[in-house]
Amino acid sequence: MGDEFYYDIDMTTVSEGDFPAIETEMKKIVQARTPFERREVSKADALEFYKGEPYKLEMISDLKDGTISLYKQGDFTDLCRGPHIPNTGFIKAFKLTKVSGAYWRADQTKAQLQRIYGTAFFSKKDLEEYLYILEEAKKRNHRKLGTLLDLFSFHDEAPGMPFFHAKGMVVWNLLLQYWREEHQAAGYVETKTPIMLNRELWERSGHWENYRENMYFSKIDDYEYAIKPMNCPGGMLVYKTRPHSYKDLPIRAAEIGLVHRHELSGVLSGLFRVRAFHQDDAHIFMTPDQIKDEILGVLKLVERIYSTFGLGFHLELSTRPQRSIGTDKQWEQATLGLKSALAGYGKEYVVNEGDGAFYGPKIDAHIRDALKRTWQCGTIQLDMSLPDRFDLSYIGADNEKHRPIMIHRTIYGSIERFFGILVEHFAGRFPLWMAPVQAVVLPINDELLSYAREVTSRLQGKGLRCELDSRAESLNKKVREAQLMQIPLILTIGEKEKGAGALSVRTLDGKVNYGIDYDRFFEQVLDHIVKRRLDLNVFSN
RNA sequence: GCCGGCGUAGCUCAGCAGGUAGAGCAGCUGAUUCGUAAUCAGCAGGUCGGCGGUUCGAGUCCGCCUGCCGGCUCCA
Repeated sequence: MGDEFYYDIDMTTVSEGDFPAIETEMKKIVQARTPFERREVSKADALEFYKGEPYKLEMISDLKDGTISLYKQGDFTDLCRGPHIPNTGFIKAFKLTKVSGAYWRADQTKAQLQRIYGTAFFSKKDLEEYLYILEEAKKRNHRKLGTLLDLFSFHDEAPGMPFFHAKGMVVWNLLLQYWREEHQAAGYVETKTPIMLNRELWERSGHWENYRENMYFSKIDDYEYAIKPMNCPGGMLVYKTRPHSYKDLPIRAAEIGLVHRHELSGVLSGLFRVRAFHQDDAHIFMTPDQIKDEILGVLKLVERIYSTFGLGFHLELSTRPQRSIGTDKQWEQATLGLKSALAGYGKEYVVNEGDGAFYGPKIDAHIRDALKRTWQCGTIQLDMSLPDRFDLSYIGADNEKHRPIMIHRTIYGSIERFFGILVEHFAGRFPLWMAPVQAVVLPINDELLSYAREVTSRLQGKGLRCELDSRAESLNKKVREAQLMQIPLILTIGEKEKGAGALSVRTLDGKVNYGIDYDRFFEQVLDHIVKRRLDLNVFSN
């Protein structure tokens, strides 16, 4: 798995305090240059060899008949497909990294084993490089930067539910503003549905049966309500408020919906995994022959939006899970629809059998973050069940009632998660267009305060998010703090600037651009913002 | 939910083997008026996550709860 390895052992608990002792022992094994000897045996022989070892026996009996490979190294023989390095001396650098519990065969009902993680390389340099990246990733951690930059916070009073601060909301609103621009251009309309809906609705949608353990409930006037974990049932009700003609389709109805899901306490993780979040949802209602084009349209929108942030992604197709609603035929048709759209898009994708939602197969877009983890953000889920359950219809050219096809889709996925990914992706250094504070004005001394005030309001008048640092601190200190707060345009105001009617602009790459007149400043800055450019030095050309 | 680790001032962290809390930064006040990453001085700031227990005495030991972190599982 990537750069790391792990080994599960059924034993009393291990902690990181035990690592030095284990590593010393590992060092001995490496120094001994013990060879690995591969041996192929029959399944029966393997079962005989490992009698008394229940875990190995279970693994072996699940393997196909035929030869099974064993690797012997000293007095230890392990079951492994291989290949292995010739001897233990080939390991030039290694380190144990973490320890955790892991269920046997990832099954909660089975025994919990001790899983020890480590990493190993053919050279010390490679190991150091790997550890350096881990270190860098720690610095970019969105939880730390969120506190430092005053973007958001978490409180014991609402575990897993983020509080966005004033500066965080600036970024939030810009993300949505951009999103609305793109969606309007792509032919979407926007809707909004309530957070609480009654139990009957969730029974009708199938969530009561399939998703109840993740939902929050409330009782009002003797009626049971659920706080929505998904937006779709509400969207169904909106669709049903009036008859639809085939001429109206496709209807692309977006909704920034606030959903709540009771996730297990142990899985919460900053903005990446929360219990309350906003989805940039949309439900597209269409005729069967529009499936391919509509999905292709979403894929193109995904690509367009991610590229604005300089983010890469890959696609995964997930098929029917064990627990699901709908008929075999519906699933087949739905899965085929997604596959043909993917083929039309032409980009390679991964297939996850049995990983779909309970109401339909899906295509997920995964972004790669600064910690090298991939995060599912965008998702396109074809749903041939809900339209049935809610008896959706449209009138076709034949003047008959037909069932529309529906997809659910997101692009940011969870706005909270996407926000967190962006914080790490940019290391807190947002591009000019989305920076909470775009410019700060630093007067060199108090004599220049009133002029600096004028400059500040002049910039604000042009729509720039600009602040004045009027504190009686040294210029050095104010520059330092502006840099640390990742403010993209740092403007110092001294006699020179006042006299020449020009600006000295320091950008976040540390470069200072002297003598920029106001016309040029506004022209280049506003152009940079409008184009949502990603580069730091606004005046580079 | 499960396994492991944590929880000391707004932030980052000290606090040795139980004797009753400390630093830097931030904040406030005053002085300084400075040309591109920390001017100086003073002041203030903590029921040491919560509850209970052991003890003459608990931030330090034990138990439970809670939250966070890393995994398992799950997932937007």
